[in-house]
Amino acid sequence: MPLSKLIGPGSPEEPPSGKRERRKEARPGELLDAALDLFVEKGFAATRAEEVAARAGVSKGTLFLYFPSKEELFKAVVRENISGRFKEWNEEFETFEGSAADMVRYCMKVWWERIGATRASGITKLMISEARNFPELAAFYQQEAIRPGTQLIRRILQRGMDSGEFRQLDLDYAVFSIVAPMIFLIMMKHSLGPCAPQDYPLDPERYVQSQCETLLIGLCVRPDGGS
Amino acid sequence: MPLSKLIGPGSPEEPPSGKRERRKEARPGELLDAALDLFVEKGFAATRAEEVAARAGVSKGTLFLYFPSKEELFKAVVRENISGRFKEWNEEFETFEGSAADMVRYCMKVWWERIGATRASGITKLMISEARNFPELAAFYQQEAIRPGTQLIRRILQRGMDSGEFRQLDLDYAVFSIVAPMIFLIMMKHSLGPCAPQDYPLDPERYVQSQCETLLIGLCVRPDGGS
Amino acid sequence: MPLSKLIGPGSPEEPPSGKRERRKEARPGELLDAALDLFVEKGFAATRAEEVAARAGVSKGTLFLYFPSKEELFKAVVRENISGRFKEWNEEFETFEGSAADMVRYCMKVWWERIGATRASGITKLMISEARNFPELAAFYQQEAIRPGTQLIRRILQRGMDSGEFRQLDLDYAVFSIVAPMIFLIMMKHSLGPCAPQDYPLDPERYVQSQCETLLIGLCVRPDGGS
Amino acid sequence: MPLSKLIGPGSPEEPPSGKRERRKEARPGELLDAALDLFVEKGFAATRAEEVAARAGVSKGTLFLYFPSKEELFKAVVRENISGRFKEWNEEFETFEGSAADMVRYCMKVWWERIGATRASGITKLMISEARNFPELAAFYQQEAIRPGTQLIRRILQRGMDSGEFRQLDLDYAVFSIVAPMIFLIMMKHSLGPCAPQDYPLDPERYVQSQCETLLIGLCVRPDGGS
DNA sequence: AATGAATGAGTGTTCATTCAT
DNA sequence: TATGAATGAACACTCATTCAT
Repeated sequence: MPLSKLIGPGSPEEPPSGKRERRKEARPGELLDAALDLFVEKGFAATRAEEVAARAGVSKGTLFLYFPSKEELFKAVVRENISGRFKEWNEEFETFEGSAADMVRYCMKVWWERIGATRASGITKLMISEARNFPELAAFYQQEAIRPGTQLIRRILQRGMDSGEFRQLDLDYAVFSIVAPMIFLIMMKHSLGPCAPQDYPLDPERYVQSQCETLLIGLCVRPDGGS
Repeated sequence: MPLSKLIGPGSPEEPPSGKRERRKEARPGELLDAALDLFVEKGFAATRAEEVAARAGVSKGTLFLYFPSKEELFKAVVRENISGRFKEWNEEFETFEGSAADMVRYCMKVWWERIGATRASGITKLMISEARNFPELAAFYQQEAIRPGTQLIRRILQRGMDSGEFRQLDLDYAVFSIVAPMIFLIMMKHSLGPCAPQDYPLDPERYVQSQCETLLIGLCVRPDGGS
Repeated sequence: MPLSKLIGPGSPEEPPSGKRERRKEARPGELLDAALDLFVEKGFAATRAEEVAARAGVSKGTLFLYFPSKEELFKAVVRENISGRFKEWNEEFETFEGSAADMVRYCMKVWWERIGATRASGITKLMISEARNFPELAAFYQQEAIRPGTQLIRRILQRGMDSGEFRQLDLDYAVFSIVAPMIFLIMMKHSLGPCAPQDYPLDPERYVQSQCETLLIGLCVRPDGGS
Repeated sequence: MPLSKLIGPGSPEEPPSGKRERRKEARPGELLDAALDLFVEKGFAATRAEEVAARAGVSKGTLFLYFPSKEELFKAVVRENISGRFKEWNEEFETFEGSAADMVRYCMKVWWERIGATRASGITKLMISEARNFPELAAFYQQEAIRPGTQLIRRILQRGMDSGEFRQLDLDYAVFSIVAPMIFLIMMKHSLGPCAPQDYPLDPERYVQSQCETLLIGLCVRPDGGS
């Protein structure tokens, strides 16, 4: 099965009472949603404010009612979609019961499910594409998303090394063994993938699993020995 | 080492007599150079034609003397920098003497040296960032650069499997074990890297080597056995 | 007089409430008016879009809010001012009571009053000057304005021949006996006339009458009978 | 026959010896020729200097070697093609033997042959189309071409009135009975004619003759009497 | 004299942003 | 609050004109 939309077009959970009120309260979110899609698809510069507004179902003027400028809209899109879930995730891993290898498996699987397969993955594409145009934002992203993620992975690897599961690794480089395949998958999903569908009929789950297994063999002291 | 400098900053054979003439012949190249840098740095839309001209040391009008439009300039930049060197590389690998593992090591090392470390890596960043805005060009890139590269890697892996060095792999997915870390490195070099230098003090050579070794352990039947 | 003011500077029925709104509805018309004047005066290529906007009292951007390009503005100007009034005119002539000579007199007089003396005459000047640059538009003009006009005149002449008033004429050429002096008058009004006022102190009414009378003598079997 | 083809598509009389030299001397003329064609076809503003040069077979730079600016080129084109031949023509008519009606016939026939049918007619089209953009030039044209022409026609008509051939005419208006059909023919030839060939399959000679005869009936005291 | 590469002011067009309604 | 008409700065692209060769 080829890879496809595991995502859904936005979850309108819990609509408030009145119609107007709901829309009013939902406006910023709808705009951010629309903006995320368009920024990911066309980049910041090539996305027109009017198009964002249109896709959100409001007028151009309304957009500027909620965001003082296109640039602020962009920043809001990024900030909104980084949402520090790392505390939560950290706890998840603190209480994780299982081997370090399972943690790596779980980490990559969850990364795909919660980030890669969702609209949130657009942020990764966006930041990597636009980093040079938004250095402050890139720094913010680095600090809020990448650093915590890196720390999480380092802890996992450290744990594996401590427990004797993994061989001695240079963590500064080893983290990228997990990061690179995930980032690559996400970038492809949003750039060349849609342009050359025949060349990327990848099943993301199988991709993740495949990368994961090869990686684990590479990390473990005795890949198939142990037990 | 049978291989040598295939690249080089353009062969300046026979510079024409007059000052004007020499400059004239160099113009397209200078413009493409300047354009590559700027497109990589700021993206297509955010790069101003005049800036490209200025960086090439000419006026705005001169740019349009050589390229009929900004879009054609972009396409020329991409085309110019893809230049199928794959035939050459394929031959290099056909005559390669050594294990499949050495081929993988050599492949990634050379990828970094000839692409990653050079301005050519900008094209990769560019295409991944702008693919959605230039679908035809992305298709061209896919066909001229990615497909040959993928084939080359598939052959290497197949050879390793045939020789019993590597375990049985699903090639459709295994190629990305080599591709992903290289693409990741290149993307970082051109996007987040320059924005958060303190977070990426990576030594590319060590990165490549690290990824390579972990990967090879993951690929080989007996990671620490043969060879 | 069965005929009355068929022309008029547009019916301003029901001006909308707000200032903005009223202006908005009037914009296209104001722009077309300004554009007609300038195109007639300077030609298409030499007329700057900004000048058209300025004359209409709006900014350059507003012009492109209503017309997607300068060329479309030009086409709109022409189309707007051709407005097939020929059905109406044909009816007028069907029910005309009087001699064929009177019809010719009436025809030329009315031509001047309704076209020549009004801004509509600018379109004639414009089309003749710019035909080569707008072949499709010229064809449209030919079909919508010239062909019907020619047909009308042919019918008049035919009627005169049928009634024995006019001598036997080759209609293909005779129509120009009426057309040429009118077109000439209109061209002069818009080109050399304003440049050499001392040479064209012509009273258009007297011009039309003079041409008309000489022409009628030339057309009639026996202009005024014996003597 | 004292008069003969005085005009011709450029008189290359006395080509100098060497090829280069001839071309050198011919350059301005070739440029004026090319410019006339293009100005007539596209108007002043829409004609590009480079195109003129290309049609004349020289480079853009050479054009500005002979004419300091595009505007001066235009003026030169007009001046060159007006060439006061009126003194000559006046003499022709002074010594003309025949009736005033014959003079009118001869005048219109010759007008067509020497102006209308030749490239010189382009100047008429040009001046009428561009008069508003070149008021000084229009004044010059008025003085050098139109006024003498008008005078010539006035004299012819006056002679007819003096001899009793023509009825008493208001000369200020009567001249246009001759001028209008000729100008009309020339304008059509250069504007709508080429755009709607199916609507103008006119035989110019028959047109002139037709207009001429109708006109003469209108002018003469006894249209169907004499002759 | 002739060339054509180079220039840069000028123009059409876009689009983020404002503001009267 | 929401609208969308209006704005004008910005940019791609053109082309008359210059000038080194």
